[in-house]
Amino acid sequence: MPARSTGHEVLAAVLQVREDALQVLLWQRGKEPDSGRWALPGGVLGDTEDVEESVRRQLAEKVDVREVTHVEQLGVFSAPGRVPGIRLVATAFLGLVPSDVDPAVPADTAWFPVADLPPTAFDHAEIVHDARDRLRAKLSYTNLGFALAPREFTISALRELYVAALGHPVSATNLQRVLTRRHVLAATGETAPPGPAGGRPAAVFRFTERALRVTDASAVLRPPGSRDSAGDVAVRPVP
Amino acid sequence: MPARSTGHEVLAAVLQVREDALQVLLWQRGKEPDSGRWALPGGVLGDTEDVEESVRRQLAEKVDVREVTHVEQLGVFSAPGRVPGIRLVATAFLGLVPSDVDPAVPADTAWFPVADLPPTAFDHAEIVHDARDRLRAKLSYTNLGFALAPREFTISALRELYVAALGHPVSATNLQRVLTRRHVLAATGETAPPGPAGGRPAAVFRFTERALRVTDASAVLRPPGSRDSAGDVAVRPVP
DNA sequence: GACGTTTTCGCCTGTTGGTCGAAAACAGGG
DNA sequence: CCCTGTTTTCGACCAACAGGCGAAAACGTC
Repeated sequence: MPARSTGHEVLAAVLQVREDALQVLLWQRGKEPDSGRWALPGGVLGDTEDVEESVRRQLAEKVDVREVTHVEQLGVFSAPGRVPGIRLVATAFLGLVPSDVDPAVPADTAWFPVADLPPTAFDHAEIVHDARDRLRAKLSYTNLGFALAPREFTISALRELYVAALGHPVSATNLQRVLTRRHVLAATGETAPPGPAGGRPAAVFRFTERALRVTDASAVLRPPGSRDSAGDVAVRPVP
Repeated sequence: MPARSTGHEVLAAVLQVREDALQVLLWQRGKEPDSGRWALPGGVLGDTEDVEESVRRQLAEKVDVREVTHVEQLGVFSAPGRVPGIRLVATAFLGLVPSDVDPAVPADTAWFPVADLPPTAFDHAEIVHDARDRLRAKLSYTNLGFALAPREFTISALRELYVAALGHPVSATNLQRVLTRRHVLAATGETAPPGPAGGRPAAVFRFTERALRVTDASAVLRPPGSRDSAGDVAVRPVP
């Protein structure tokens, strides 16, 4: 059963927390099919690039988002009728943008809350929801939060990011303790000025170097003797 | 940059624990390129199927493995030169076979330990190692073990499966307690006869119904009040 | 200086996973 | 028939961890 002309495209669900909501970058199609509907950025895979290079190129071309801090493969979408007329297989990606940047985007491009999408083209709504689910799963058992956060931040700001991305309340106490025990958070020593109503100045934190590598560190059934393998971080004894 | 004739194939890394070692199913290529080298089963994506259907079809055609209990997407391999001569994008899958079956395979097909592969074709060795890593990661934070185990088994037999798959020692005590606390393991009430050297008869266990769905249940930073959400399992009070 | 606000820190609790050792249940040999 | 060796099972203990709560700290405003 030989396939005749199976095209391949790459698509990116770029997520960012904006205005306390998880949002996705979409552009409005101007041509048929699905003209007027909103689609994920992407395009056809080139001859001299792999899918990862391709999605980075397409993002840099079609929309101006060089601030994407994390890109990972979501999966392949290949239902025969997913795009009418032609056979087109898509490799979908999840992209993350820190909350403190506001990339310049073309006129036909806009951000939409993941929970309230406009009419979408093809199977792109399904891809967006897969991206959201992947993000939520990985936020809890990896250090992926760094890709959504600015370089420096307060605990309460980070908490709001997690709340928006996860969709459920998060305790600031636990968040700080969990992340510091994993040695992925470090205080910079500086403090942020309090808000208009006063209050104690918040300590400013930063993700540590080793946190920038996404590590699946919360594995259960570890090899014996690997407890608290903090890696390069020295555990200082209490004086 | 339009692509000219990007072909698409699916490949399956089918893993099984045999003779206390994690092994993978490979077949020996008879034609160039890479004639004589060992390759993953798979083939070209058909016009009327998606990649998941395709990999199941190819497995049923090329090798007789209908006993595959779990199939999941690994990722896309798309380096421009991964197959010499043509542009071929591959969607790789991870397949798992329980340890108690021995599928009939064609003459050119054989099992090899993942840790000691023969000369492999193209980038297939990389795919096999990705499959092994995925399995190891998921074994610890999901209930994926059921896909490697027979329908009924003793704890020590299950322990040997985990040791072979994970590559490091596993405590039988912990394994039983961890899995029973997750309500994925249940005793059948029967016992297996002891070995030639005697010993206490081992209790026979079975995976529960809800364990057959792979659930990412070990998430940290859970929503509040979701502790011990055992789902459909009733927690009986101690009398 | 009193009050409200926000952040931070310490304490307590329940759960989990790792380790160890004793007890249970069997086969075989003296 | 008891004793020993073997294998499994179970309970106890410990360390680590996440969740929850409330007090204390550090600010602004009135």
